[in-house]
Amino acid sequence: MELSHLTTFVAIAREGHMTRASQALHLTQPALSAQLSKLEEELGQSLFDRTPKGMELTEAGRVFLAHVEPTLSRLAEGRRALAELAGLERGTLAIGGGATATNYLLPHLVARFHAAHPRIQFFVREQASQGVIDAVMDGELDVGVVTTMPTRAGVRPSVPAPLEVRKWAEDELMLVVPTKSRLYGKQKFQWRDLESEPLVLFEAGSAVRALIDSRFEAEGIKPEIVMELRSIEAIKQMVAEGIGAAFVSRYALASPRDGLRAAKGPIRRQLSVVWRTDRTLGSASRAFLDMMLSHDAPGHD
Amino acid sequence: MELSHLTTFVAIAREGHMTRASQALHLTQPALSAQLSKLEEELGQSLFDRTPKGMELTEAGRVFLAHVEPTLSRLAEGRRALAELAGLERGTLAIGGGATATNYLLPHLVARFHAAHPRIQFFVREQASQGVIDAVMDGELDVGVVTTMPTRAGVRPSVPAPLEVRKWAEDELMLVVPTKSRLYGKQKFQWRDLESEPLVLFEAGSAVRALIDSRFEAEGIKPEIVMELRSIEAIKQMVAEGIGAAFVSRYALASPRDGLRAAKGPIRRQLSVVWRTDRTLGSASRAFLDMMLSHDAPGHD
DNA sequence: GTTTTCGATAGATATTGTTTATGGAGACAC
DNA sequence: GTGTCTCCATAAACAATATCTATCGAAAAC
Repeated sequence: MELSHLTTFVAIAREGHMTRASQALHLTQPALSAQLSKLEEELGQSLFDRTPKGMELTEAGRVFLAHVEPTLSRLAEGRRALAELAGLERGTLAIGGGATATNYLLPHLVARFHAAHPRIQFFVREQASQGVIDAVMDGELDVGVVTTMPTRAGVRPSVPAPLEVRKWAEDELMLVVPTKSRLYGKQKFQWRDLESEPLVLFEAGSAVRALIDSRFEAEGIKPEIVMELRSIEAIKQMVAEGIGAAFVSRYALASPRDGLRAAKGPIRRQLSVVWRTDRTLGSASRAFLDMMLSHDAPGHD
Repeated sequence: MELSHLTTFVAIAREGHMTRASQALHLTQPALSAQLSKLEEELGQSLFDRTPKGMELTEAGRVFLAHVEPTLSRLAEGRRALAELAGLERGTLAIGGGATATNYLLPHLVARFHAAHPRIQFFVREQASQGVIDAVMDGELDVGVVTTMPTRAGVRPSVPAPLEVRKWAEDELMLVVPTKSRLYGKQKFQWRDLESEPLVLFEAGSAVRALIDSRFEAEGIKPEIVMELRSIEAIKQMVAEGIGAAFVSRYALASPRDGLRAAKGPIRRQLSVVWRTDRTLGSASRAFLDMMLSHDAPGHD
């Protein structure tokens, strides 16, 4: 039994005439006759009654048809899926996220994806979480990475309905201090240590900054903020220059040794992926998203 | 693309080696190589990475496999369904006939058949002879039971050409009378006895009724018809209520003692089976028909 | 370095499918 | 009836395609 036999069978069933089906298939009538005979022989029963007016399905034929049609359409679906995959040779992919994601987490993934699909064009945009959500809603971004907070009932950030949010990476903010700091070289710090440390922080309005501020408030600390910056690398640079200490994502550290953990009450956050579920993702975006979600999130180390 | 290509593809994916798959399929390795190449060419992308250790599915391969496996199993399901059909494990059987057949003759047979093949679905329909013939012609019924008359040259009722008619049961109409009738308790009756008996008859237009009417005419009798009904059971009920006498099939009598035979010129009829010879009967219908025809027809007692 | 394991390739052969041409059976019109 | 039309089945020639045997090349294992 081969697929050609099945398509022939379906064609005859659909047309009701072998002759007409043969025209539809661009074959001659004897060819169909032979194919059908072969199929019937293999199945051990006739699928059609040959009437003077054409071909009429037998009970067996009806039963078989009911199985063959889904079979063929399932296969067609597979081919379509492959064609879409092949379409990855020409798609575009717009992804946005905060500084941590765009600078430290995405590059590796993007590189891998690029290696697999060299002709996909990437747009990576750094933006604050709310901006990312808006951009995803507006269709400017296919996929976004945003900061979310762990909650008892799982991840439940406030995002518009058509957005799907999926936890992706676990992050913790680490303290980096200048060499001249008395904390330098330690592995942990106490929150009250920060009263005497000038701080270089991510600019107000960002999600990370909100986390830091609220933690300070919770700990009853009044920090001395000497500078606000937007770029993580710039912040690290400032720390290196001795301007002050700073909080950065652990992903931003070359080595875990470079940062201090809070002895108590570390600032944890989650990075989550968001996308619209009510729009069909381009195959490139879909593939990239699948890659992000299927491979172990970078936070599980 | 043919099924063999797909099974080859699945086999290679399952085994992880082309060579091993070729052994499993009882083909040579070059054959598989060629098949796979063809498939990959048709799909426009490679399904496996050729590693020194064997064949490893590409992303496209995984996607395609996820569609091909259900495809093949769906087809296998279809073949199984057909095998079940042939094996009488499944199927449908539509049979129709007049009141006598459907109420008194078929139930026993249907029950027997059902016991042997529990998963066959039955459709039994009560209908007048002409309706049965039409339904069989239209394919609504697989098998029909109709009233036919014995003729000198065997059974030759007026039915369309592609119908085969086979005598099945001999029937005779028996007179049942109310207890108050002066005929009550007798075994025979004369036609002129009926002049003074009110009659409850099967409704006009039916084959039995035609038999009865023509017999009255032949005997020169003018019967007093007080009621016409469609249901044999209802007719018997009316007789029990004393409304009048009635003719019913001998098969409708619990005991032969319950009915009176005509002393002269009894009304005999035959019940015959009809089916289309130019259509393939489903195996269930075929088997049922064989059962009807092979076992002694109920009339030969 | 040698051997083993794996898939790809080439050419011969076998199988299978398709075509052209023809036949036969039922339906339909006259 | 008789001829004609519309079906599908069949036969034989031909074309396409799959498979086989034999061999090669590359990477890994010993």
